[in-house]
Amino acid sequence: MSSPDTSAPTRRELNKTATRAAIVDAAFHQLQTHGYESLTAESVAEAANVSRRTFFNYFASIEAALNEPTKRLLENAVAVLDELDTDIDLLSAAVTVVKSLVDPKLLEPMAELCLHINTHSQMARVQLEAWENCTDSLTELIIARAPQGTELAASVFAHCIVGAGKAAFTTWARELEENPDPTDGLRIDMLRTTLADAIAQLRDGFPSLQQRAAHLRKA
Amino acid sequence: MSSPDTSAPTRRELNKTATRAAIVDAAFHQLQTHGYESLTAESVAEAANVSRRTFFNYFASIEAALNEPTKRLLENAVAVLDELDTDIDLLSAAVTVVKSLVDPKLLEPMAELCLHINTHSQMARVQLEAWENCTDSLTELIIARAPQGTELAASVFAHCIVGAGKAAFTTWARELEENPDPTDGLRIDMLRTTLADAIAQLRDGFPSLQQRAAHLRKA
DNA sequence: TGCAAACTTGCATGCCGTGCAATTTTCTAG
DNA sequence: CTAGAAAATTGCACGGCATGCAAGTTTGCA
Repeated sequence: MSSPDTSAPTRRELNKTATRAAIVDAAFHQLQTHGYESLTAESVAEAANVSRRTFFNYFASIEAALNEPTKRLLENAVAVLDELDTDIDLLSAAVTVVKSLVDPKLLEPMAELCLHINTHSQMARVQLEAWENCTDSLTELIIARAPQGTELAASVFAHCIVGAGKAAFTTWARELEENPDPTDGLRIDMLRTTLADAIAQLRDGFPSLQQRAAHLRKA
Repeated sequence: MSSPDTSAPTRRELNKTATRAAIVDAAFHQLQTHGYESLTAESVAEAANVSRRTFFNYFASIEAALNEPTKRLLENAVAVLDELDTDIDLLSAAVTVVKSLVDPKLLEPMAELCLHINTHSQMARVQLEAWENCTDSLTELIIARAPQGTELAASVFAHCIVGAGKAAFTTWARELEENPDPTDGLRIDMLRTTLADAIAQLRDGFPSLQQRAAHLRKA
């Protein structure tokens, strides 16, 4: 829909993206080496060779910096979905997106984050916001393609798709936590599988859970 | 499942809940009269006749205080669902919950909040956290009833149900914003209807959006 | 009635997030 | 290549947040 500036590697832009990346890297490095509690705008800025004030010119908070990869990944997903032709249904499109989506450069930090999120809800909030923005974008995308006073349906649908993604990430992260063996490559394969499974749950009407619950009436 | 202290109106408990309520009321009153920007731990505490320090003994932030009703309402919903017999399927149960659920005392502030959330993302975050906690509880509830290595399915399902609820609230709030006429009673009826519709979308496999998108291939 | 436990309060501290003005870096035109 | 414009970085200051701690004050219980 929008052509994202195919060529503009002016010096200024390069410096800005470099600085931005440096801050994010510094934040993650410190997170891994010294833990979440140690994170300070001051310390991260210093590690990124920037002043504290400049840090805040780029990010409104430490959490925002840590969630940059997540934000990018989710925005990217919606963008890819937006590019796809309108003549395939959304769930199929979602599958396509998932397959193409997963950039290790963004997933690594995302995984790292998930390990800390359970213990520090502060961090979780900004990430929740990223998922929420994703849902909003998706809702608009759906409404734009089927605009007939079906706003509620569109919103529910969007929530389900994004919810499936979130569920997949959550489950994936939990499995990783219990079983931190696998190599990076395998991790990503696991995630892809989990994401595909989650979307399949949506496509199949609804999980076997329903029937099971019904059948399960006390013997 | 858990018996929530049927009788314990000791003086201390009463005082604490009174103080807690006073803080929440003070926060909402100031929100309506002077706007979000004016909210300060200091000012809210003063309005509730408590010291600033005591405010922080009850809530970790202004946002947490403002989200108390939301939190209560969602936790209440899950609790009601938990009480229901296992031999009805979850979507039917959800409908039941929705019908019984909606306590005006909690909904009023929730509606008020929704009007401010769009303009102040700070506030949205804590509310997102409340929804997320709701999803987690629901996931555990589902897993407990159908425990067979279907954690992912359970999580997806929970996300969908809660997502439908969130979608309903969002849509409802948006409609209210465009059209702030109705009386309080009507508002709640609208919400009930919207919630029921949202859940119906889930039950009906999936919204007509899918077929529509497929049929809609460029003529 | 008196003591222990629970609750409140003030104080102090470190960090956050932002407006502002000065400084440095990058771009552009001549 | 250079001078000035535009953009980015920096330091400073300020108000507010959130929490530990060490008093005070209220409530419960024997």
